[in-house]
Amino acid sequence: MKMSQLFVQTLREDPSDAEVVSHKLLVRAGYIRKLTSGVYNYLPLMQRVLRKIENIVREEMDAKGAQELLMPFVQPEELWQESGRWDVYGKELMRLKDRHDRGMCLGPTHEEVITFIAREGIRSYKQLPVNLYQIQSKFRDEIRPRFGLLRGREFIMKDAYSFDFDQKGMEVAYEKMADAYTKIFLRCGLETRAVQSDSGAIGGSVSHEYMVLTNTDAGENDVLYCDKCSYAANTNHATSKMLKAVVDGGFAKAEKVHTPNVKSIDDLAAFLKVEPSVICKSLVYIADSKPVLALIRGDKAVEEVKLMNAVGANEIRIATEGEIKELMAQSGFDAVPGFIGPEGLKGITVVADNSVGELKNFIIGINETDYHLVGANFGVDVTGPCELHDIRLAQKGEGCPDCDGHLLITKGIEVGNIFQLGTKYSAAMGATFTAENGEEKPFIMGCYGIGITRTAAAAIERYHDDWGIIWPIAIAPYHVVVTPVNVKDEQQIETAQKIYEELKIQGVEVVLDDRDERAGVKFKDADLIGFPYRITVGKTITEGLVEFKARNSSDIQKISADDAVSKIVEIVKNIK
RNA sequence: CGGGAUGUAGCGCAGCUUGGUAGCGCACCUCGCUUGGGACGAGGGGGUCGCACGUUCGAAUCGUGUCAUCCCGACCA
Repeated sequence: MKMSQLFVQTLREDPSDAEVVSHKLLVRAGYIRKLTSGVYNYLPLMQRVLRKIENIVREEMDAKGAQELLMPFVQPEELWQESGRWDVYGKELMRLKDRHDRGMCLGPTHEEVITFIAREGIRSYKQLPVNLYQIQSKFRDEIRPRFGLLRGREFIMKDAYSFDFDQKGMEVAYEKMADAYTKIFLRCGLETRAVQSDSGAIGGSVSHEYMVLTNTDAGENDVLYCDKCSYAANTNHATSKMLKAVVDGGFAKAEKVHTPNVKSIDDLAAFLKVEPSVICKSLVYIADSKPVLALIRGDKAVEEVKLMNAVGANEIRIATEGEIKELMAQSGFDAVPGFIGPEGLKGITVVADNSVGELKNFIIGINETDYHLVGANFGVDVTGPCELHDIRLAQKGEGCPDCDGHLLITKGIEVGNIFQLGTKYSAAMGATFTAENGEEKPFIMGCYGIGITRTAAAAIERYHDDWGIIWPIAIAPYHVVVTPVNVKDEQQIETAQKIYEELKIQGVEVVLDDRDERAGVKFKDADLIGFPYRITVGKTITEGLVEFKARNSSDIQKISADDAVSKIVEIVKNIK
């Protein structure tokens, strides 16, 4: 491709609406342009990058025996009614009506459609296992699209779905995908960590997220990982061994204590001269519009996602002061937040964190403003029904749950995600097969996603410098740019052209910068766009020498034109 | 949806307080000159100032409304 023909417009300045480096560089270097919020045009350079990533994904998926298909982007409401997600999915699901007033939606994911396909096509266990995937645009009407391609509303995703006749088979499929994912990201030049995660609205039990660990704002997920073993988990899911703490308040008897205007845990601990860990903190949440009282040790925090899962809700938020007041009134109290406790409360689910179970002679609110109970004990002073769950936010420095290491925290960009779904969709939608014993059984499913566009953006977050993008060669739009410094110099342009033709013949993806521009402009553009290699044909051509430079290094080698060609050919041959 | 901000040429911005012929840099076109890290000179094209209503002799500027975009939070590949 000649640079003079390539459809690309580079910008000198960062676009005003871009915040993170991948977004800025993709726009500046002419890869993408915004069409509307969270929706981007992928220009020719971008399309080449996406194709490269997609092809790596295809090769690794096919290697695991998965088969590519393509499902519709628009889906009928009925299917979502069958799975139950029409009501659950929320506003991210872009709903529309066709001319006959039938409900439709833009596909945010394809569990419903694939289950429909399996229900129609798979009758017998003999047809299993099957793994089907597609690479396609998805649409999720995100509350707040941001960060360019990292969180668009429309994005390209590879989604795969496995079908098995038993749990064991599904676990094998899951492991295969896990293996494929590690390879895919590695081939894209990205080291990832498989972290345990919450499975959210998609459902299922076991799931892992593939994270590119980056300590930048662009990493939207907080990841806790062990400094010793391979344990890693999203903070919304992580568990930890707690380090030793005082759990016995040491009070000889239960006693109501006047604590005027002492509302926070820190103030209360200071006021009573005790460790925060012997206080039982009571927090009121609203989960799917129902009130929930969460009890947790005073020195720890509640992880809302865990709490939400514990009560089987889809939405959760902390209660407002007004709601708390109302709740108090219902049970005949009028305490203000800071003095709330479980005892005597009516019409509320009480969930206690496991950590609370160890407490003895502790301190707790009793729904009386300006008073707390010290020396409280379960079964004596706290008598209501109460479920024990892990609802605690694991924190940095705590013990690894799997070994004797400690947890560290970092940010991560989630580029892939694998779930063991089980029968959630197949059972709901009546997708069954005939088992060996003649029984009709629902498929055991798994689903596996990779954000193609997000992977490209993550690669830029990971590999760039002040001048522009530094693509890993496997996903670069072109392998090399040949830059004649002065196109009016016949020897330079002729040599450059020869190198260009030769490389093309050898199957190298090459751009010839044949523009009548000054060298500085060409170099700046080449660095910004991020060609992995550059062959510069300049003054030294009179001695038969050209320059060879890698984008990720400042070294410049002066070599013969022939050597430059064979060097590039060698490099390209070794791309996996 | 809650909190904050911004809409003026393809991009980045000034002008608005104090209403009176719409500006600057980059990009683009022509000519000259230049050719190793975003040169220079001369000339040129391009904007119903987000949209609507109002105030006024007159609105980019003042008022009201509306739409869009971005940032901070809850959602997720």
